[in-house]
Amino acid sequence: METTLTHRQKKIAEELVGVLDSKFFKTLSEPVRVQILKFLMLNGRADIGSIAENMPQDRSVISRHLNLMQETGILISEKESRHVFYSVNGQPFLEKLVDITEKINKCIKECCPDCCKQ
Amino acid sequence: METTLTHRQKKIAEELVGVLDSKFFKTLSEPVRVQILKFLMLNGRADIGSIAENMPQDRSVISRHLNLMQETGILISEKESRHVFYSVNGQPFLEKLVDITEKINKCIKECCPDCCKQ
DNA sequence: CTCATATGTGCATATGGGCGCATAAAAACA
DNA sequence: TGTTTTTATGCGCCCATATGCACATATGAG
Repeated sequence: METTLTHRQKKIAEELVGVLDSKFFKTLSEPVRVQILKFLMLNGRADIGSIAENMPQDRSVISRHLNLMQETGILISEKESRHVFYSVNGQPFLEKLVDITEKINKCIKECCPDCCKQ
Repeated sequence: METTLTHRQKKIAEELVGVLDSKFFKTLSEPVRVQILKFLMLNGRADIGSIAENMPQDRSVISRHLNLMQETGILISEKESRHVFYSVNGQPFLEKLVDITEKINKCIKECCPDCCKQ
């Protein structure tokens, strides 16, 4: 134990932990929400009613899932008269994943290069 | 609704759903497990006792977290006499994230290009 | 104003999972 | 064989969250 860690390594690991925020992963860990994501990817912008029609769950349940996904930044919501339309927040969503991937890569390469040697 | 979807688009969306497996995200959505990941990134291979010493949780709790992370493919476990050593399964872990990122990208570009136009 | 439509919210319930204690199991050692 | 060390597991507790119902709210139509 007590291997000497440089400030740089500690900083990189901290950055990784910072980007690995629980809420983002928790949002994607629910199968229903993945199905909603798939639906919006294929059908584009849609309101809550239309989305709920294609899911076995109650409208209110879908409404809550959509709200959560919007809070996480995966979806965008736009209110128009009585309807609330949701759509995939494409670019930011993608950038978030790229960021995570890059930080994991950096951390593996600079903190524990042995990780890849098996 | 009922926009005409090509077989190609449906296939791409299916592939996305396939790679977006809940267990992987659920594993990363627990702060304790992220801390374990950080520890192993910084300190390299370690046995359960050593890891648990650096966490507030009980040894048994850490043991279960480690087992789960190994099942998900994020860690590797190697039994040596009485000890069980864990280490980050670097390359596969990284590849999994790259795969997810690429499939999200592909899906956005080919299924709902409008997603990025806001 | 009244009604229909779309969504939000409070509540009860069920399930899942994190947690730690106590104990079992496995393996090295005397 | 008995003891110590390290890990695994059964159990109960507790909290978070997914779910659906009932109802409240909001907005447009007649």
